[in-house]
Amino acid sequence: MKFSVIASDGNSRAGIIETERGLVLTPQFMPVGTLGTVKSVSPEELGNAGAEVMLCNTYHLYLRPGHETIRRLGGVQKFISWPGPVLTDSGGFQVYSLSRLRNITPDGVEFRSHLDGSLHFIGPEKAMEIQQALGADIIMAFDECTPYPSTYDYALNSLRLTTEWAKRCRAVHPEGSSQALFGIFQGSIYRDLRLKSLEEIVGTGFDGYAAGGLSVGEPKELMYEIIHATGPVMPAVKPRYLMGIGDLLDVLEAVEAGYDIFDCVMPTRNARNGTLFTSTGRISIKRAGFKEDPSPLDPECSCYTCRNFSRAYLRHLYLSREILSMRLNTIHNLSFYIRFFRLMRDSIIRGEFTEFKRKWRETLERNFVTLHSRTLRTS
RNA sequence: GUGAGCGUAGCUCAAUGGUUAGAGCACUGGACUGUGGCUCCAGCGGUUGUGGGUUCGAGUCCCAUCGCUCACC
Repeated sequence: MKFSVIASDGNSRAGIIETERGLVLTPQFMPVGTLGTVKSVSPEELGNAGAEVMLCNTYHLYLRPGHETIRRLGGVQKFISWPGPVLTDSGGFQVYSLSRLRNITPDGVEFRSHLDGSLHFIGPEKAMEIQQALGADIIMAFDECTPYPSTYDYALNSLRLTTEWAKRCRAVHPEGSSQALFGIFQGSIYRDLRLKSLEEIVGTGFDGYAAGGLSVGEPKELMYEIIHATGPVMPAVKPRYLMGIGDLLDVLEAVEAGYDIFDCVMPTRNARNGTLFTSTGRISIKRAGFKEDPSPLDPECSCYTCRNFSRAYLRHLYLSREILSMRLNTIHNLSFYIRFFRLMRDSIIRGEFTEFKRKWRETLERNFVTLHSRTLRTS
């Protein structure tokens, strides 16, 4: 993997990640394909939506079908038939968010599967072994996702553990591997702990750096404070990854601070739950106001969904719980997200990111439906 | 035709004769940030089939009537 910054505007930057399986233009959004699939869409549809890199989940693929199985089948990219690069997270977050009865020790985490309750253990070495077997282009160090709220002392101990684990990951996955390894820093909402953690992780030496443990329930102002405190001081020559974000308002802040890549379930999960993103704001497709609305979801969007279907039909599919609802909604939301990122990248290259951010903040904070129904009333 | 049972929210059903008749689903609105297609929050919705009667008080007891279901002719 190779990374280069081609333009910057303030702290924000436009770059290129070169992998053996293709280029990733940054800033970039990575759709989340937890179990080796972005729910409801095919790899072809994912590519058509503009996706350049896909995220898969170590924890889930380890539990089912098993990392050794995927290795024997030629690696995760071949297994899922996705031609582009793949990033796997380490499993640290899922151990934190999904499994019951987790027991954290200096060696790793003992936990029970959310599928069948069976007992498992993942530590840094195991996390590397699993991710090496999966064979993703970019893999992540095993961290402890510090919960929110955490006391200062807990966060301090947690980041020490994450540093220790990061070193052990690096030790069993040396520099120069065909799989890039990114380090994750923690530190909760404490600015000094964040900087300390970042320094220790950078000191260990990775191919990219990621902020973990954000958007776990803390107020946005605190998250923004951490984003702005860390982004500009992360190594400029390496990709900067903000894990699990997100909300496009949060993305604007993070790109302003110099972050490059993002992943989030928001566009895909919200698509399945009927919340859609458009060039004029968020809408809930289940609203009764769309019952007989023949217009496309987003007139400014050229995705398959917007080219072919009306809001009325999308609402009908959603209320009927049809499979196609999730598929069309997911295609649209991903297309919208990825186009948003491309436009954002263009604005950085042109030196107009500030204007881009100002304009989109207004749009994203706007309530589409309120405006829409007001229009209908006056017409 | 005879007998029995049942009529309560859009649907399926609760509610010793005793506060303002409730629940699930549906419907309406909202939430969702390194994913369990889940889940959660809030709201709308009633002349208790109809008409009488008993009672301090009736969804509940009595009479009539209408409707539905089942059984038997």
